[in-house]
Amino acid sequence: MGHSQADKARSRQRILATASRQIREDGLQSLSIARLMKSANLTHGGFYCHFANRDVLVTEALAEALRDGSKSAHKAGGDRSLRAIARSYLSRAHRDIPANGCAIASLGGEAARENGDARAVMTAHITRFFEAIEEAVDGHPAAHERALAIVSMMVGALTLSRVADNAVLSDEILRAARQAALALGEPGQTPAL
Amino acid sequence: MGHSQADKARSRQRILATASRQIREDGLQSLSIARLMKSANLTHGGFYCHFANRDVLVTEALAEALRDGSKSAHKAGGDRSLRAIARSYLSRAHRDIPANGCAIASLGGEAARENGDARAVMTAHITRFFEAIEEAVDGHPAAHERALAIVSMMVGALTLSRVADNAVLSDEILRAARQAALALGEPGQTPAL
DNA sequence: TGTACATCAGTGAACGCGCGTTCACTGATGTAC
DNA sequence: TGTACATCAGTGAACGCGCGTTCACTGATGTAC
Repeated sequence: MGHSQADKARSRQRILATASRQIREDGLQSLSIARLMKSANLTHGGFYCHFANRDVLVTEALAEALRDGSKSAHKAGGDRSLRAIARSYLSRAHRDIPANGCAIASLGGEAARENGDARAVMTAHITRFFEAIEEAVDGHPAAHERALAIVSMMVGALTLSRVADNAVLSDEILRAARQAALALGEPGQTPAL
Repeated sequence: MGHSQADKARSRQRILATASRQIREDGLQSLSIARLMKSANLTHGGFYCHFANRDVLVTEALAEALRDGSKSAHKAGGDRSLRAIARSYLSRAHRDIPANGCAIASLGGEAARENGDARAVMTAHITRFFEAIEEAVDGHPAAHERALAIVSMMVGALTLSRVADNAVLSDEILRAARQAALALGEPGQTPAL
């Protein structure tokens, strides 16, 4: 039962990493301090050595989840093209393992109901996602608007593909969104925008 | 304290209508039987005259919410064009009053975590939404794929616009999605699909 | 380097609370005669 | 039409449970001398 300063920092990080996976898997509301601490190999009382209360934890865990999950949007080894991002984001792997994936898709609905820090944290991450896509379609007319639409579609498609309790439909949604994302990213082909 | 058969049917409908608004406002998990029954002017014990348990209620309330909310997708007086649907669905009014709106957008993330009836009920409604949009872009090449992409974008944009704690960004998302939906619905302009 | 001591991460029992569910009861409904 | 009675929607007290939070305690850490 060591508790050096380094141990404390490691414990805190372990709690946050575990929480960030649990909220993406089960939602913000399902996060229970007792269960979380057990998963992190600690007892529930120790929680308050690291966080003032549950609300603070939820906000920090959400920030951690968003950070961790944003890798899913461009984990394709530095390839920041729209094609690479869409491929990775709208993959079966991403759909099937929400605990490792984008927290905007898994927790957007719940975050919209929060007031305060949690919502601000997610808004900041959404903005960063917009910017990443805007860079990927840079130079095209109305790149900003295109980026907003493409991100909306990717987040919506991932969510709907997870709801669909029918593998064929679920795969169709991902494929259609991948193609439409590329179409929206190719300027000559959608002069209306 | 009358309790004729007609009264019972009216009570049940009142409970469901109240629950369908509460889940869209606060989420599936926040629905509390005691609070719900109070909102419906009844006491908590009476709940079990109408539903076997909380799970059954949640599934039925979700179905009711999806039914009620689908009006938002085409409440524009029978105009089932893509333009009319996108205008109505991606309006500020729809964004600002989730309790009356589309349950796919407000509860999609939570429904994806459910196993069983609730998920099946939402999948069925998503399919109907796809079909409505497919009809609106009917005759165009790849109408089915376009419909999947357009619905994904509308649901995603509404969700993101509700997360955004910044009115300018939130409005931008809605506007960009409205325009992109129309662009995706105009066949000549996206030959790639 | 060795010793005494303050700090504090982590433990686990205890708390009050709201939850879903049960149940004995009430009294209007609606049917049988 | 009038009366006796079974039904059952709705009431409200009670239950066991998991929750977030508190707190007295433990013992390794790390500092002062």
